[in-house]
Amino acid sequence: MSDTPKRPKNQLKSHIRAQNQELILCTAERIFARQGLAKTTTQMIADEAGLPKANIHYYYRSKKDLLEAVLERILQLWLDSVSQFNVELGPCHNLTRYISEKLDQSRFNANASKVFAMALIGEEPFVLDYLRRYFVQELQNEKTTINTWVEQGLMKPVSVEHLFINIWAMTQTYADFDAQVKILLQKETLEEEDFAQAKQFVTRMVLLSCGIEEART
Amino acid sequence: MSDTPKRPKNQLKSHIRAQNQELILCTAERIFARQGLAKTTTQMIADEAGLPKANIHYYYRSKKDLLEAVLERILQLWLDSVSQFNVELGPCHNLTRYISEKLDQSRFNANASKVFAMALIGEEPFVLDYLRRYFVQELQNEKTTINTWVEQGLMKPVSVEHLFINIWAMTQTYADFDAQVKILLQKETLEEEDFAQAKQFVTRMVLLSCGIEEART
DNA sequence: ACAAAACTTGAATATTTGGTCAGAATACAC
DNA sequence: GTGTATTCTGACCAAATATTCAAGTTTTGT
Repeated sequence: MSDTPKRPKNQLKSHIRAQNQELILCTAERIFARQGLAKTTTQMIADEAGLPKANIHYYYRSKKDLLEAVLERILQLWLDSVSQFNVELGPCHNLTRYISEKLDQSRFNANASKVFAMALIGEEPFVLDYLRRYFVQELQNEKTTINTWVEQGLMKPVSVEHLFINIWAMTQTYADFDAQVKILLQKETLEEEDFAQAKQFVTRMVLLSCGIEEART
Repeated sequence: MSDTPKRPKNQLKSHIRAQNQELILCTAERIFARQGLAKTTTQMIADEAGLPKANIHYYYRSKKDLLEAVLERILQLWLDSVSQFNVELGPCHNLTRYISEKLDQSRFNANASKVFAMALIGEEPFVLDYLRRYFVQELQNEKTTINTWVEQGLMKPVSVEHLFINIWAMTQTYADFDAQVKILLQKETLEEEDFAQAKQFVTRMVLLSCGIEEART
């Protein structure tokens, strides 16, 4: 585990180390998303990062270490990037913003989203542990908030678990399965416009199912 | 392409051949789902099928051939197993049944569903070609039917593409990402009851978004 | 300026894995 | 029962790939 050379505790990673690790992680994420987790070779990552292969192994002892580093980065991003619910602003505003942010996140981190999806389907223990540790709590918070709104009569009672399972399914499908989406929409690439429509569509479904009047924006 | 030994044209595959191919395909599907497409080795398949590795290669020239055979099987299943829309029965009945069938299909063919998902994320050309050839037409049919219903005032106008993209996303998420679902629902295994709730939840969302009154069943 | 720590890298090694093959075993048609 | 077609299988091979290493180079602290 101590692949980090020892150094004074208060000192951060060296400039070079931080920079190279960042380069390697970004490159690896991109290639993992393109090629799948197992099909990706360290050589590909090395080539695309412009480093010799041995240098990759200097920073990440093994391919497994590297994959876990990539996954950790992604999971952190997932947890951090979407803002918490704000009870006072009510369900309509919060859900609309949540869906919008989730869709943007998937869109702008499509590689990360795909790697996450593949790891999840493959039931990578690392990812499952992470979900157990952090996401369950996250969902609890949201559950509490939503129950407050229900008690205040701001929305109908719904199964919060199923609500979020489906919000995640819908918001990630446009990134994870973009190949399918492109074929069905008969487009070469997905444009701003397509994501705007998706946003509107998903938001409408969710708000209606919660018995919330749609806000005109 | 002629990995089939020559035989009289009117004769079907030998009993042995059919049986072994079935065994290999089922085993391969299961392992592909568990391990991912690239991480799966022919040795694993051989071991789990109880055959020597060379025997796998007797029936499937290469690993690619085997994967394609597995995928073809899955895609055929996907196309066949869900009944077509019946215009006369109206949107409520049809959509309810469609969602129910899709969810059952994912549930009872979870391995197939996962392999399909992985191939799609990995943008396997074989799968994309198949989608282009058959699914686009499929969607066209459904689009026509739905437009008829809209004209008859039986439902609100919706983007059929986005509607189906999201129905597929929701109905498959319970099979593809069952590990995640289990963690969030805090269950060891997903029961009949969970799928019933999912069915109800998704159906409600879809019907409401189409402006259809929910049928009491 | 010096030494120690950190970094780089070409080459070598060990392992995994898809694929081949030739001959043995079995099923099948007559 | 005999001969042919089919199936089975252990042993082997070649290519791909992760990982190691040791000798260099650069950076950093003092």
